[in-house]
Amino acid sequence: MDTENGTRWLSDEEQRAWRAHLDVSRLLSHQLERDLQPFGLTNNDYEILVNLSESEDHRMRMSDLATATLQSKSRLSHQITRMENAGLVRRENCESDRRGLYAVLTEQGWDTMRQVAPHHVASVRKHFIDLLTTDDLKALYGSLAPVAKHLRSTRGRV
Amino acid sequence: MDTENGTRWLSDEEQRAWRAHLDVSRLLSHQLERDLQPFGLTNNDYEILVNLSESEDHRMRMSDLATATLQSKSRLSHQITRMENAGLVRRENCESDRRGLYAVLTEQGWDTMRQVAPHHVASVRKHFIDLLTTDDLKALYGSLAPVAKHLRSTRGRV
DNA sequence: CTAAGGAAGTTGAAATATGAATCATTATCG
DNA sequence: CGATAATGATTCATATTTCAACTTCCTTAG
Repeated sequence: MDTENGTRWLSDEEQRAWRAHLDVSRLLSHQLERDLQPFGLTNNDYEILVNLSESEDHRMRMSDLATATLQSKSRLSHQITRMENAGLVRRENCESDRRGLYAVLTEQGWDTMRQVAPHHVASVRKHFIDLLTTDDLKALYGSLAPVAKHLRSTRGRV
Repeated sequence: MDTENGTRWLSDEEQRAWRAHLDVSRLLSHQLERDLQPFGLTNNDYEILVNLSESEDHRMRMSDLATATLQSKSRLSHQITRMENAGLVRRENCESDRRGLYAVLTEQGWDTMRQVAPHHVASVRKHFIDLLTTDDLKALYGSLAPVAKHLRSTRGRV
């Protein structure tokens, strides 16, 4: 209890950390987006490509992809439609569950991925990773992983 | 140089830290948004309110507000229009520069802020701050503040 | 087997975001 | 001073996101 009404306001130290996280999170996402722009991709596009690239047969069920990328089904559906129009992915029916669909990386999508990935990694390094020490990174992971876990579990309700 | 083409891919440790940051950043923003929903506010709305609340005379020039909240002028303009319709802020002309406008907190906006802030802080605590130790927070700030600084300086070009 | 309910995905309309063009005013400079 | 550039902000068009409604197929209890 800090003040009259019982609200525990943030201390200066807490404020600073919180704002830093917030700022980095937004500035970084903008910067990465900008760095992807020359390739005609958005962060969302890229994330889809990464997920598909890393998957068995370069394919994922729409639902799983939605979960993995933290998007709503609807949003993902639109997103995939756009990427389909751009030739990066295609939809394929699912044998085992005829309601289901796979999003599948096309040849062109895979090529794009191989071409863009190095630039993206460079961008992540330049604007984040390489600005931190190994200890920083360890500490960061140690701090944030539990938070992520908490948030994932809290997700969907509360 | 790690591989054939000279790309320095991320090590496992780097990957983990990077993904953790990414995940927290998005999950948290969703969670905070959800916690604001009962009050009819979005994260963006709230951030505007915070900025205005903390400013001299509860007012800020549009440009400054745009910079402070990392939004484009266009986006901020729309945002303020919406908040104006909701009765949270109003626009006022600027004497010294007749091109300029102030966004000003209304009484209702200020009341809203006072009512919502405690809940928002509680939410930030519950989903972030209170999951971290004091040392975590110090380290976080130490790591991220320079990154934020870098990103702010890089911003607008490169 | 079948009806009820749930899960996978899509769709369309409304809300919000982005980017370029525009308008009015102020700054600058020869 | 007057022309030109730059600033502050909005607007219009387009793209993306959101939300609710809907379709199809699957699951399960009776």
